[in-house]
Amino acid sequence: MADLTVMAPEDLDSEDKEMLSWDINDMKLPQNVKKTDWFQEWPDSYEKHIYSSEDRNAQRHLSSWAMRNTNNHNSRILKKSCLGVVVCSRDCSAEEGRKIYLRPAICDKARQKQQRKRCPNCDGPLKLIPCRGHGGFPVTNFWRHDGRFIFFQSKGEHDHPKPETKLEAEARRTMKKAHVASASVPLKLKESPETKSLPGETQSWGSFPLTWSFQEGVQLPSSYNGRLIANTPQQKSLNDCLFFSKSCCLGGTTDLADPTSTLGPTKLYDKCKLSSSWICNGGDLLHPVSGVLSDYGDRQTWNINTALGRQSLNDNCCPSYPFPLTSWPYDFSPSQSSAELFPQQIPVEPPAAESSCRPLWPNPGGELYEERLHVDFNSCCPSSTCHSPQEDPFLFAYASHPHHQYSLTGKSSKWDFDEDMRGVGLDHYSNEMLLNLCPLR
DNA sequence: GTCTGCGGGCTTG
DNA sequence: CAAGCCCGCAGAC
Repeated sequence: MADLTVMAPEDLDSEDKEMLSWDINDMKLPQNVKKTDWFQEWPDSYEKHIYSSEDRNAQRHLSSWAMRNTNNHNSRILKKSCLGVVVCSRDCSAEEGRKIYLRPAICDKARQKQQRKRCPNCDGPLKLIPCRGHGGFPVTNFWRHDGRFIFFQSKGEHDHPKPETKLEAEARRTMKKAHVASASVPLKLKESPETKSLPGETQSWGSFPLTWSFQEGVQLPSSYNGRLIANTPQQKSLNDCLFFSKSCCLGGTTDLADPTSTLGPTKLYDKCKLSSSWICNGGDLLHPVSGVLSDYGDRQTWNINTALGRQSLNDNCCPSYPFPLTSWPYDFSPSQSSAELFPQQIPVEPPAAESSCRPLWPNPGGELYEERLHVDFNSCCPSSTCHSPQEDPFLFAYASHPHHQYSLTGKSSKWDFDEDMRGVGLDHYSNEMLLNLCPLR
């Protein structure tokens, strides 16, 4: 088991207990670590993890929470504190209860500037909800490199919804730039109803969504409490399912011509990189031509082992899980490689290698994972969207919540497809991409 | 321009 | 003294 913190006490031997009993401030940290943890994108509560020093995400001390560096006057231990989440002060909601959960800028100046901007949905003022999950203070994360391992410890429980991920925020900035660039092109290509800016939309946010954050269609109460995030077996399963979807989507496009194939992870990964016969949508598989949805989001339980060959390479690699997924943000960004946009998600080594066989972003709390796709519509050009700003998934982060996630109906888990892809048709999207959304060509 | 890590310095309990 | 916070700097992207 990767997550030592969730092992049952009775299953632990003395070494395992040592793995659990350490504190980030200890003089000596355990070095006889048998198994390192999979990187946790949304660490919450009082978690401790031991990552391999080879783990790129751990090396970068990444978190999808907006964490800023905090000086603890200890150069050996890096401390970071949570900035919370930026929300609309009007508490506006988009369709299906989607809320605005923006990622606070890490830089102080940038954050102040950010709060002067307007809500992308209702144009109302934005406000920052500070994190007070650690005794009234922000949740803190500690990182310490020691030997072959990177030790992580978090203190406190986030008492606010999750912001958009770093990658989403980065992508949004990228799209904002693209928007500005495209605005200078004399082609009047943004007049289609789907791409027109709505009155409430501020230009500063841009109108080109890049990723969708279908964390959940359920609005969190103001008393949202991260404590509800539990490490249930189902959630762990989901985490590991996410690994598969991420692995398949690395590089953006996915070729899962036959989801029931018995390709091993490496070959599967290679196929993923080669074509776009199938669009991996954070777990759901779409065929861009037929528009067929392999609706794993509807809990169709195609067992990942069937496709991955029963963990043939590494026990840590591809656990046995069904394939439920609820998110499917994607990236229509053919002009820019996924590696450029989302370097963190690109494995340095082939998946067959031990280090890269671990998931890049497992989901500890069973959270939805924001997946990006590089959809190559016949090598179409620049990225954009066919969504109205109101639908702009980029701007809306669902309040993520594992409990809600597991009570999702098929509707909520695939609404994006039903309403935006299947209803409109991917060919339509492709055409839109070509006709309306490639102003630079 | 923003993120990130580092470190000095201040305040508070 | 520890913890939290602010600030500026430098390097990277």
